[in-house]
Amino acid sequence: MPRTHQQNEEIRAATRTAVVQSAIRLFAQNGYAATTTRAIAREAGISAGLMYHYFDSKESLLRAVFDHIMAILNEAFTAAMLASPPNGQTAAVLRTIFTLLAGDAPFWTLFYALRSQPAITPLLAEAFCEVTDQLRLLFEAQYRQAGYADPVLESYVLYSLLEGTIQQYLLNPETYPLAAVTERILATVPQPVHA
Amino acid sequence: MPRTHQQNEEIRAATRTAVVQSAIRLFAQNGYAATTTRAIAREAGISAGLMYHYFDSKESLLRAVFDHIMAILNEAFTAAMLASPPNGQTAAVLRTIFTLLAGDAPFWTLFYALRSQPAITPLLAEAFCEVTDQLRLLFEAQYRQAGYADPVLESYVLYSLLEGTIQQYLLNPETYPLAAVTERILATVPQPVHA
Amino acid sequence: MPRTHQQNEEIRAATRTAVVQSAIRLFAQNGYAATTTRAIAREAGISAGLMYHYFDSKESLLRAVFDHIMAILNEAFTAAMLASPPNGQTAAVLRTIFTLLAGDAPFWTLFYALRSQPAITPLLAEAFCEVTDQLRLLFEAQYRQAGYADPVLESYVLYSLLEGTIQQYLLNPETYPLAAVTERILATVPQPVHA
Amino acid sequence: MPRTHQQNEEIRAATRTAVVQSAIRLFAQNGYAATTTRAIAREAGISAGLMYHYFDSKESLLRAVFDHIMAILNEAFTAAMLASPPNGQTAAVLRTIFTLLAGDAPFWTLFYALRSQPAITPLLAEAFCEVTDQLRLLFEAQYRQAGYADPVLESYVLYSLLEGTIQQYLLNPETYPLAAVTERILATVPQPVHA
DNA sequence: CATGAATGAGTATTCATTCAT
DNA sequence: CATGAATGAATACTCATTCAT
Repeated sequence: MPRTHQQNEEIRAATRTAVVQSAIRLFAQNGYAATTTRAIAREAGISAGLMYHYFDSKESLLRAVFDHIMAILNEAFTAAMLASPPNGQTAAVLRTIFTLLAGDAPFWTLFYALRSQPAITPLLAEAFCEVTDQLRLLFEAQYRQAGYADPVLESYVLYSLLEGTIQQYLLNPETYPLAAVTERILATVPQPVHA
Repeated sequence: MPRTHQQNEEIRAATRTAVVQSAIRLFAQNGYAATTTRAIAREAGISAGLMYHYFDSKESLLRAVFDHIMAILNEAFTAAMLASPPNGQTAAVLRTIFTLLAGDAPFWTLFYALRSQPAITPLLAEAFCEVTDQLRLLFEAQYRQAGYADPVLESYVLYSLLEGTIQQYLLNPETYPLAAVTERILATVPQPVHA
Repeated sequence: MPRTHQQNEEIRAATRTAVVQSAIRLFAQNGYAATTTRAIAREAGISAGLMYHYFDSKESLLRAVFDHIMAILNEAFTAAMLASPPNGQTAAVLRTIFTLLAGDAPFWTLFYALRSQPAITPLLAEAFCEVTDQLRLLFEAQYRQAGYADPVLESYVLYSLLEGTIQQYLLNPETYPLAAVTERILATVPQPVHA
Repeated sequence: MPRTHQQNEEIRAATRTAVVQSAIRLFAQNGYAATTTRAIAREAGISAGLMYHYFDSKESLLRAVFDHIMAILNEAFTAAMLASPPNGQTAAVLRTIFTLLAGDAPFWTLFYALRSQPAITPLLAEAFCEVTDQLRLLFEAQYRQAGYADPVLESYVLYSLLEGTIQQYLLNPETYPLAAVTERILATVPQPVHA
């Protein structure tokens, strides 16, 4: 008795996800170039050949990994923005990021590793910039709304603070005082206005 | 009649330097794993084989690159510290960094790329941490001297700010307002005491 | 539908054997160092890369070759010993060796080439000595049983005779009077006792 | 003040000898293919390039090594033959060989290693056979003179005995009872006739 | 959907040999 | 005579990818 179409779809989805997850872990750990497709397949529990039923190539898998990352980020940010009061979106997004950060270090390690090496796939570079810019523009808007003298500069500074903190944390997750730094940063941003 | 010892030393030093420079550029651009030894040799203007008169292996070349980076950093920092007034070392070091940064982007790109991937050579990880720690401890000491309530926290925050700014700049050297951000950051650190 | 496990095993066994056979021939002909892995692959009818699905390295292939040789020798000797009457084991083993010798010259050429160069793989040296010693001890035991005055010396002499004959034959298989020498040697050893 | 012609000749001869000696040692130890020209040069105390003032190529050095070996053998054999009484030449030559053997193991190791691998330089194979044949023919002549029934067969057997003994000794110079075996062998050959 | 044997181009590395000095 | 920097072809080995089953 052959599998039903739906069963197949479920298997496909599950396998795809497993492969993407393995790829994230290994790319983050060893870098894209140093990670073999066999290692990804092994970690995902499938054969070397099967990967090519799901992804056309190693690079195509990288794209899928990237899309997965973007989807997670977008989802989280959108949710955070919707749930936050006026002028509180900056704080909400920062909290969201720090929460994600503490929950999945490989994810963020990979995010930054990919971003810092545009040579891997030039196509990714643009998309990364977009996320970054979007975030900074949000900061800028809120600083402007809060009446800061130079909201552009403030947004750059806040963004630097955010990035630097993430990277520091990723280097030393055990010893870095993430919670304290988080509160310290949040204290400097425009505060939510409660009705 | 063979070359004199000194002639040989000069040739060796020049070639070694050329190779290290090429390696820095290419490692920064493509990553360590994706850079071929042939590409480095070509860029340095020598044959593939000659590299192995100067470096035992690709990894050994990476070590040399790393040592070169460390030497430059140490030299710059030492000079900056010596030339700065009491309580002005933080500002001096920050200025030094931002100056180096604007002068040699590939250098810093590589520095961060190497640091973010300890899997390449575990031996490097430790040395990187040392530099980082040293810098943060300097910040901490100066904040303490200046009477800040939580100098440790302040030092972490300043360090994050520094790192984040560097990375932002490296992503978009043309558009990033490095000068303005630099001044903005320097305004927040303990100020030099003039007699 | 993938191949069955058994089909795979058969393919693997056949390919492994082909590679080992090719390696024996080429190692014997050109020596270990002068034989390229590509040449072995070509002779075995497979691609250069496939060899590494079967053997971890060239040295590991050498080990496999060695094990193969040892297995053949052990099997032949055991069979010869079991089938021979009391005090006839020396004669039986010698006959076995001379028979194998005439049947597969590359095999023996390699055996001696490997043995004469312990630098290749020190691990092999020990195993070779064991075979040699075992054989000589058998001779010694039989000479003792047959009442010889100095069985140790006799065994050394017989063993020399054996080795020298093999080597002479291998140098000139066409002209060497192997049969006559064999009979001449057998005439000097302790004779089998028939009931 | 330039060197005189004679001084140059002396230097040349000394260097050539040093290189040949180093080559013998290293070829015997690691085999021809696995020995690098640099290693030979280093062992001989000269630079890599200088070797090519003395030998056209690695193979040409091998030829020189071979010629050196042959010269030593010829000299020793000729001396032994001249000094021996009628029908005592076999014994004299055997004694000479066993004496040389105990004195310079690498020399003989190389001799056999080279001979067992004609692929190295087909040109050598012939010359080796000549030595071998000459020796066996001497044995044959003496056995004939001494009235043996089948002097050809006897000569083959004696030659095997000789070769086997040498090889056994080279494998285990410390434990092999060379002296006893030598006497045992000498006892079986035609004896010198004293007037 | 799934396997893993097979391929071949590509990589780091070695080494005989040349040559400017 | 002597050096050692330099070359480039060759080698062991890896790996993304294909394909028969």
